[in-house]
Amino acid sequence: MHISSTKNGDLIASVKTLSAVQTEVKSINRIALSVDCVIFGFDENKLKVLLIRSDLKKFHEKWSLLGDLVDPKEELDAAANRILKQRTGLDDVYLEQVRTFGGINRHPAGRVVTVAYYSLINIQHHKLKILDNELHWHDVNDITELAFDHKQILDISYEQLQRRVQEHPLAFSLLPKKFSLRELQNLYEAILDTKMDRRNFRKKFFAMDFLIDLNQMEQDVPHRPGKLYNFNYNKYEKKKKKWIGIDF
Amino acid sequence: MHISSTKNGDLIASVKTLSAVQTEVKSINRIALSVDCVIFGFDENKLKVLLIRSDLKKFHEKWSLLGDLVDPKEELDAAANRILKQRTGLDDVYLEQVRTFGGINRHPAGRVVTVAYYSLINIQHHKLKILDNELHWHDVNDITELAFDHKQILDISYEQLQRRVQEHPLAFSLLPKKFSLRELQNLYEAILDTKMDRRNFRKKFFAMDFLIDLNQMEQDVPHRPGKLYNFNYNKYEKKKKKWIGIDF
DNA sequence: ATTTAATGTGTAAAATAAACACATTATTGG
DNA sequence: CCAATAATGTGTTTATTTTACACATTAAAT
Repeated sequence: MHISSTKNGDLIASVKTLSAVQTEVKSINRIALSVDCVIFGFDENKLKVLLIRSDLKKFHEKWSLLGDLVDPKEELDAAANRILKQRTGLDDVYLEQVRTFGGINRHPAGRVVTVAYYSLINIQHHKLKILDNELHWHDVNDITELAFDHKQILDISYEQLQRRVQEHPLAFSLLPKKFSLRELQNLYEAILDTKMDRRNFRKKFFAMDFLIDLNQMEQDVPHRPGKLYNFNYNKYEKKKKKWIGIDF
Repeated sequence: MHISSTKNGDLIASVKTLSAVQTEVKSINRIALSVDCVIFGFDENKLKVLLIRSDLKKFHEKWSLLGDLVDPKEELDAAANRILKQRTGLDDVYLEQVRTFGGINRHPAGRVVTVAYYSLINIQHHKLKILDNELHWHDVNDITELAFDHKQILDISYEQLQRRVQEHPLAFSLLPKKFSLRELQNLYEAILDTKMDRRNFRKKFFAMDFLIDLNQMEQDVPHRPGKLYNFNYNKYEKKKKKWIGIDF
């Protein structure tokens, strides 16, 4: 016995049927599912995204996100991690689902629904992996178009990154383990596309308690070197605000 | 010619193949896709969610979200809207994707990846539709378990609602067109599960410019009636903050 | 030794959030 | 009709957070 979705029929029936019997979904109702990864990096004080060249004729010379089909026996997160591992060689990577894009004609190969993830990696840590010139780190703010609906996916992922980075200490994944406050500020300025006051920025981060002063200095900088810090995630605890601000 | 995903193989190959040729994805790589709707309502000063009784043996007596399979020719948003229309009779409803849940064993019928949506509706507007006692409005805070992974979906949707409601004026969808400030505050207190100061709350909302004083009073209340207001979405414009707050 | 280009630091003003109390109004019940 | 009740409606003060702003210090380069 098979289960079918009833697009215009009675929902109760189909829900009950789907729930009621432990059986397979009809093949005709299945859809190709892919994962696309928006891999952010940070280099030369710019926020970058890792893209692969599309050689599809229709998208000639366009770049696209890194994606692959999800295996029916594979977790979604596992699929995203697999792509990251294959692409960057990195295993322990900040990874977060953005949302799912399901436009009917978004992919020329037919109906392919894709789950977007973004991840934050330190470019230095896998620099050697990109020998392939099909892959390239692009400045996020220079990208005007991509293959398929990937520009839209990038835009929404970038917006989500900007929001999340202000609420959670994720951005540190983009930096080397030891970093100066200037590097940290450059990172935030790149992500949020804004300039900040240095004194206020430092005040803010010192007030939080998870920057560890390493008592080391930057090396090989052509000016007075800054102190180096470490990020200690263990010290981070989400604040609980008394007043729930309503702000729109 | 078909395209296959190569779970452990070379990603470049599979991506290129998927991009390169306009052809169908192999049937074996397709996955059942469903949409589950977390339909929020507001009644008796409580935040409610609309649930359907699951009659699956394994989930005997458990409640579940309203969902259905996505038709391969159907947009994701369209599928969610279809469920809402069938369930509540309402067409113009606030609807937002939450995220996708793809656990391998989340559904007893096999691999079913589900895209969660939440929506906000005014319970009064479709009260007559729920004659079916398979459907019931539950207090969100009373729910301890649901069928499948629906409790997790509910929790994450609820968290997203709480976040969004503080940044965008969505909550008005849950109220009648005319409402008093007390009703508005009760709503926010229910959603955010907190108590607020009445004077500060009023100050906050009057400072924004989209509450229209209707010069009407509440009727049939057993106390001094409050003024009635209207929400004017047109007057809402997202503020642009100078300083990008980093707050975690 | 001088120049250069950055780091490092404190304070005051402005804006926002939070705490707080009393008079007013319509309804209800005696 | 009058008193009691239960809500609405309103302003000010304090605390906290955000913002703006300037000068001395340090190491490297010349």
